[in-house]
Amino acid sequence: MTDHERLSGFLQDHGIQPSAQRVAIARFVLHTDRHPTADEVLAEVRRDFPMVSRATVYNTIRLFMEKGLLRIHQLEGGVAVCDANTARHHHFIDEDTGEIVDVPWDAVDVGRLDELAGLSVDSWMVVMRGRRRREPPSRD
Amino acid sequence: MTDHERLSGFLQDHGIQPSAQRVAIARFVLHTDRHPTADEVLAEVRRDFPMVSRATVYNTIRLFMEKGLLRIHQLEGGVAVCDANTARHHHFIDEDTGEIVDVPWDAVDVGRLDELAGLSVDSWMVVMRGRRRREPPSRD
DNA sequence: TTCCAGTTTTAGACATATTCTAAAATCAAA
DNA sequence: TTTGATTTTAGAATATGTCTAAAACTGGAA
Ligand SMILES: [Mn+2]
Ligand SMILES: [Mn+2]
Ligand SMILES: [Zn+2]
Ligand SMILES: [Zn+2]
Repeated sequence: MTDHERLSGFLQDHGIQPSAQRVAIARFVLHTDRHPTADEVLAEVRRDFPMVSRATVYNTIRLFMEKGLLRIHQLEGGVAVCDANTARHHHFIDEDTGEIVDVPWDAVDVGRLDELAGLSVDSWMVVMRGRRRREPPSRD
Repeated sequence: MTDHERLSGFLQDHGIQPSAQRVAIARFVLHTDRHPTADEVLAEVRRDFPMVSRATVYNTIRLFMEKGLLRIHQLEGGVAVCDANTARHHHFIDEDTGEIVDVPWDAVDVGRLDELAGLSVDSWMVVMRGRRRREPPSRD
């Protein structure tokens, strides 16, 4: 079974009529741990599929979001980014590079959100800022 | 002492040359617990000062930010909002109204940010989403 | 006071991100 | 094959924010 066939079936399983454009976009945006902007998706998809239009990329990203295949965040800079990680998690933003890094849900403790008077909290996320740290050399 | 004189001195104390426009913008944006967008600031300031320009509002908001009088957040919807609360705090977004509500720093526990491998966290904020809850009637 | 150099404001152009429109292309089903 | 619905497309439109260069203003020096 080809990669295209597998992705095609995956889209169908989620109620999305597959098309060549949608499969090409899915291949890039649903299998990355980066957080690409629509323009980055467009540029990447055009490498293999040069005639794809900007409108299709925006339409398809929104469709994938509506079908629950990705999330869209506005974390900074007036640009929306796609997030293929649909499980709950937190985000770290490298202030030098702008890179957005996923932080596992269980790696951070958040408490007492149920005690906020007058606010019914349905979901939450910790947004951290800082710099990536060089790992200290491991002495195995 | 008039309100204008007080604000004027406040701006001077922070290294900002006061002008009629800057005082009018400061009056609205530095004394609110809402989180207005630049366009909301423009509309509000124009009620008293109809000839103020959009460029001046953007320039002044940025100047106030550079001088530490407010912060700017990108919380959702591709619009930047002004935050006159410069102390550390968290944010709750009402998903029905879009309203942004400040949550005191000490009302939420956040832990283990220092244990994230490879990430040096300088600052963080919890972004919560949900609905405002009607207060239950207090039986005093 | 008047003058002047620096600062501030302004309208509008420009830039960027996203959505909308309406026609063309494609597709699925009969 | 026909056909009606869906999808894609180029480009226009909209939304948010920045830049430019000229005009207006300001605070001291003369
Ligand atoms: Mn804040
Ligand atoms: Mn935008
Ligand atoms: Zn993520
Ligand atoms: Zn706030």
